[in-house]
Amino acid sequence: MAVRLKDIARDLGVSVVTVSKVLRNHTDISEETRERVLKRMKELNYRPNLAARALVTGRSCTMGLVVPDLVHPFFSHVAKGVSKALRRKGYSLFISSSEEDPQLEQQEIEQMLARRVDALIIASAQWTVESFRRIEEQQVPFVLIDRQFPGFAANFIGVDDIAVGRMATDHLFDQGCRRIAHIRGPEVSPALGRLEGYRGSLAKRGLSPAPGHVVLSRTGDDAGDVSGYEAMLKLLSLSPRPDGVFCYNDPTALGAMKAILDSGLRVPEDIAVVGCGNVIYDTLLRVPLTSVDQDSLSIGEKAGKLALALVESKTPQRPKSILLEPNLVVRASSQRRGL
Amino acid sequence: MAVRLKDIARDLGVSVVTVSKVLRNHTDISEETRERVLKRMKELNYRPNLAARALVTGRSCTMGLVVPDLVHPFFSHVAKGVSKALRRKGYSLFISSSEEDPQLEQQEIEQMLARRVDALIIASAQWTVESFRRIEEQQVPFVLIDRQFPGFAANFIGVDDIAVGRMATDHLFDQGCRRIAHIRGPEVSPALGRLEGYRGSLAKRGLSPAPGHVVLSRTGDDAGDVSGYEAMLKLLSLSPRPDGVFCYNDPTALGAMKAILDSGLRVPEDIAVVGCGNVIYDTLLRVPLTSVDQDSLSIGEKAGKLALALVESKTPQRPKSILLEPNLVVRASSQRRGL
DNA sequence: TTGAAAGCGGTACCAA
DNA sequence: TTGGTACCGCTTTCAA
Repeated sequence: MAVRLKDIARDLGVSVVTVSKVLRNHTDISEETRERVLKRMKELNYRPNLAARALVTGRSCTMGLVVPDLVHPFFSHVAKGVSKALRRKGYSLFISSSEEDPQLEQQEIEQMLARRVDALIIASAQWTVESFRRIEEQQVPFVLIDRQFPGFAANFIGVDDIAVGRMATDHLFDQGCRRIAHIRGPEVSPALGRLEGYRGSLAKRGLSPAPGHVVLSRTGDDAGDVSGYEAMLKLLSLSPRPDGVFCYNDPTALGAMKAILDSGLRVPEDIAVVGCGNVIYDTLLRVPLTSVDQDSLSIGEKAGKLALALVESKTPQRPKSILLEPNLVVRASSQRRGL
Repeated sequence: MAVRLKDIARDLGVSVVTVSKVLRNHTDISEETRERVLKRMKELNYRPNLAARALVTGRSCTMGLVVPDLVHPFFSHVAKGVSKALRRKGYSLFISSSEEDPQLEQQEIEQMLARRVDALIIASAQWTVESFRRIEEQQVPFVLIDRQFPGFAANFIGVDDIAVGRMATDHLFDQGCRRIAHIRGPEVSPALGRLEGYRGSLAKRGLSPAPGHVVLSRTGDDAGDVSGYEAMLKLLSLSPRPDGVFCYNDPTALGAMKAILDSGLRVPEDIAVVGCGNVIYDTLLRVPLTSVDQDSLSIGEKAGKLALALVESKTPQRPKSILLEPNLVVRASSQRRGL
C-alpha cells in the first residue's frame, strides 16, 4: 500500500539505514547513492510515516489547540494565527472545540496527550486548575490563552483586559456619557478584568457604578446577542437610565444595541455602545459598532511561537505571561461629540 | 517519563500482553488480574501511546480537515460539525486552513497523508483534480465539501447550489423585482451553480440577464464585503439600474448593501438584496439581510459521518454525492410586498 | 561511506 | 487464562 523505506532499499540494493540517511540529508552518503535514492523516492512518491518517526524520536511535531467555541470569531482568528506560526516549522495542529464544557475539554486534552502532542495551547473553559496539573505531570509544555487563572503560574498570552475596560469606559466618558453601565460576562478572567477596568475608570473620576448598572450577561460567548438583548432590557428599565454601555464582547453589544433600537431609542444619541472583539462585521451594522480590538490573530501567532520555543528549549522555562495592548476602534455607536 | 505498558507489567509481574489485553477489554483475562492491572493503571495515570498503537494497527484514528479559510463562518461551522461527528468515535481532527492557496493546500494534504490520517475532508481551493489523484493513490478515503469538480467522481457533501440561485431569484421576482442582477463569485462550483440557478430562474420566465447585470466579485470569500461594494458600484452605474440583486455570498451582499445605502438609495424599496450563507449576524445589520441558508453545521456533520463510514467499510464504495436542500430565510432586505 | 542490530510502545498470533 | 515472539516503519548507535 504505502511505500516504505524498506521498499526503496530493496529496489536499490542498499540498506534501510542508507535510505533513511538520505531522507534526512545526512552528509555521510555518496553523491551517487543519494541521487539514486532520491530518484526512486520521487518515482514511488514516497512519504515518510511521521507517526513511526515520532515513536522513535519522541517528537510528534504536532500540537493541540483547544478552544471553547471554534465558531466564535475570536477563536477562529486565534486558530488561524496558531496555524500560521506552526506551518513554517512543519507542525500539524489538532484543533478541538470544547463547546464551553469543562468535562469535554478535559477529555479532549487527555486525548491529545495520548497522541503525544509536543505542546498544547488552551483557551480553557475550566473552573479549576486541576486538568493543567495533569498536563504538567506529563511534562508537556502548554500555553494558556485568553483566560487566565489567578494564582496559577502558567504560560499565558492574552490581552490586557483591565486596559480594555478602562479604554472603553474612558472613551464613553470622553463622549459625554455620565451614567455608564456595564454588561459583564461570566466569572472568567477576561470578563473580570474588563469589569475591573470599567470600575477603575469610574473610580479615577471619583465615581462608582450606579445601582443596577452592572448586569450579568446570562450566557457566555455563544448566543451572546440574545443574552445581551435581555441584559439591556434590564438596564432600560432603570431610571434614570444609562446613557452609555460598555459590553464585555461584541455579540453582547449587538444584542444590546438591538434592544435599544427596538425600544425606540437612538444609538448613540440616547445611549452610546461600546463592545469588545472587533471581529464581527462591525462596519455594516445598523449602527457601526465601536469596539476594543484584541488582535486575536496575533494572540494566536504569539501563542504558537511561544509553544514552539517551549518545545525547543529542553530545560523548563519560568512561565511567561504576555499581555497585548488593546486598541479602541471608534465607530458611530459611540460618537456623540459634535452631535 | 510517560508510563508504558511495560512499566505496569513489570510492577505487577505479568506480561506486557496481559496488560495490553486488559487495556482493550479482552475477555480472556481473569477478573483478578484485570482489577490489579486497572488499579495500577489508575495509580500511574496511564495513557496508551496512540501513535504506537496506530503504527501496528494501521489505523491512526485521526482525520484531516482542510478548508480555504477557517475564519469564514461557513467553514468554522463545518469544522464544528465534523468535530461533533468524530468526537463520539474517539477520532481526533487535524484542521488546516489553506488561505485559498492551492499550493499550500496541496502541501497540507501531503503532510496529513504523511501523518497517516484515516480519511480527509476537503473544501478545496484547487483548480485541477491532480492532488486528489495523489490521495487516491494512497488509498486514503476522502470527502469533498462545498466545492465540486465537474467530471470528477468523488464523495461530496454540499448544498444544491442551483437550487440556491433559483430560490433567491424566484424570491426576488415574487417580491416584484423585474431587473434582477447577480453578483457572482469565482470559477468554482458553488458560484457557478448559483449563477446557473439564477439564469434558470430568469429563463423559466422567458427572461435573460440584461447586459451588465452579471458582475464578477473580484475576490473569493475573504474581503467579500470590499469586492461586493465595488461590484455594486458597477451595477449602480447602469441605466436602467437593477431593482434586485442576488449576491453569491453574505459578505458580498453586505458590501453591496453598503454601496446602495451609501449612494442614497433604499434597501429594499429601490433595490432588494439577497445573500447566501446566513451565518453572519444578519439580523443585526442596518437592514437585516435575506439569505439562503446552507446549514453548514450539518454539512460538516454529514461529511464526518460519511468519512467514518468510508473508513469502516474495507471495500471501496462507489463515490456518494449528497446535496442538501437550501433554505430561504426572508428578512427586511428583500421584503417589498405590501410596502 | 555503508549497514547490522536494537528498540520506540504498542498489537497480533499462536502455543503453553 | 497467560505470555513468547514477531513486527509495525523508522531512527540511533556503532562497527565494518
